[in-house]
Amino acid sequence: MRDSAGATFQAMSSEKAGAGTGKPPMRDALVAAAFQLFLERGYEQTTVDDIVALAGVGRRSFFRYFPSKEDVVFPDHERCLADMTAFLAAGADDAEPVRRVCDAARLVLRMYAENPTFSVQRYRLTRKVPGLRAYELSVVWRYERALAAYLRRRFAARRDGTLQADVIAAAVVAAHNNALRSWLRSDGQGEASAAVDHALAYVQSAFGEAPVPPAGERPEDVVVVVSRRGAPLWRVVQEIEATLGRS
Amino acid sequence: MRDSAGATFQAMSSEKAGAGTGKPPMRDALVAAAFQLFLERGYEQTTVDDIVALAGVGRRSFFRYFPSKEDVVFPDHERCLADMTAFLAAGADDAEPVRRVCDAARLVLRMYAENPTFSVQRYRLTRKVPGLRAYELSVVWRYERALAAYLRRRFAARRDGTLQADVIAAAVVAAHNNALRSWLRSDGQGEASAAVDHALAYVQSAFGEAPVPPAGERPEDVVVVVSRRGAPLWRVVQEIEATLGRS
DNA sequence: CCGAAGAGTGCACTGAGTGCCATGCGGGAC
DNA sequence: GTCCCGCATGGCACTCAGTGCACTCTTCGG
Repeated sequence: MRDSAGATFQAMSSEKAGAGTGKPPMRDALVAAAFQLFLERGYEQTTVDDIVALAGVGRRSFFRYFPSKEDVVFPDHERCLADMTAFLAAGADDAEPVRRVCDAARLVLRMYAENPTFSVQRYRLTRKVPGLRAYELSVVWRYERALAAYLRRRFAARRDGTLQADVIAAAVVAAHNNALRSWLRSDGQGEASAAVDHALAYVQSAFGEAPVPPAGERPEDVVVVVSRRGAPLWRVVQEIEATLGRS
Repeated sequence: MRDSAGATFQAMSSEKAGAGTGKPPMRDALVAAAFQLFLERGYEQTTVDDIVALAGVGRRSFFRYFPSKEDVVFPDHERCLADMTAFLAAGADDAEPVRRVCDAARLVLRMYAENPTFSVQRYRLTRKVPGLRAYELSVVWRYERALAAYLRRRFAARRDGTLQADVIAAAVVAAHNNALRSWLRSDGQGEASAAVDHALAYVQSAFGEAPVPPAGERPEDVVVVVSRRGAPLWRVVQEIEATLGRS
């Protein structure tokens, strides 16, 4: 780490500096150096040699910490994915699986919201650089597969369980990303969680077992259940019962 | 093109061999050579030099036809994406946008179904090779963005138009891929379109404007259950509007 | 016959990523 | 203390994808 860029990323490491296992000062130094260069000359105009030269470490060490040049742009997703997996495993018999995956998605939002300036900078980078966009897709894909795997387990007994699991996981990810990106586009202004809540409520209303517990404080007076044409009667009854809070 | 592998890919070019513009024998030769080598030694164990040596052309020519080594694995997606874009543009004022994007997704299925053996071989490749999986994600992402862009235009007047567009596009792609992959996993046995129809029907039933004109007889009635616990009428109407996704 | 355009080729170069080995450093065993 | 072991790092050489450039050869129009 050299100078100015360091301040931006202060809270990015998994541990608070100096506490816990206190693993890698070097890893953070590489991320800081990389972002400094990416922001001033662009991603593709920056070589790995440039980064390690600025960080003052050997080239070989870069690839020790990051399997590829792209990985340095997403230094915390590996941990977040582990968190999500653990969160889902902890809810293996949650009563409302769809709500559970929505909450899991909120973990990702929380990670972004922890470092708004860093997240916004990274967002601008990934928007411009096709290679990073592709890499981000593979990251998002792993989140989606984690959600889908959880839902597949929960829906194992349903008729089209895997289909529903895949579709709902994709919808949750899409809703989350829609809200996240609009928050990022606004430079991290405002409350990100509100937009995500709204987006996820839409998904829950489309698939949800508990259609829409609307605000958060007290149950609204009005409850509307819209059942699609052609839905089997038992499903409609189930919706009504769930909505009214009966067993 | 050298020998045995050619037969597998006979119908893959855009034109029927010899008719139409009859553009590129070389392009097809490269694809055939590449797949022959990929299948016998694996993707990563095959260098571009190996491919061009087998095809009997210069190395530089490979990169004239395919911007990257990965592109040779998906030689027809560019055309299919163009077809989809055109199909959506032609339905700019279709009465049922969700049905339209479902039909657009079926175009992709049709492309896969045109060459079952090729599709199955490619599927096995992309499953094993992480790099190809990542590349496929970026391809799928472009389809999804095309669908979402269409829906965004159609939903411009709705309140959460872009959110709904993104979520529905993601759901359609997920449903399509779920059915497609299960078909590919079964070595292309059976009728792919039936599984996709079923998967897309699920999405339409969750989001659909004309949810599911079920068997063939007459459309079911919409069931709307309103439970009001002392709410003013205007509030009920508001909820109904919101639930139905009207502006 | 000539000149322009385009398809194909060869060559040299950059830069990402890997394997291998040397070096330096701490800590524990003797 | 010394020796040894493990570990983090650095250096080097190599492979291979991808690019820019210049050259050839063919084709086609005048």
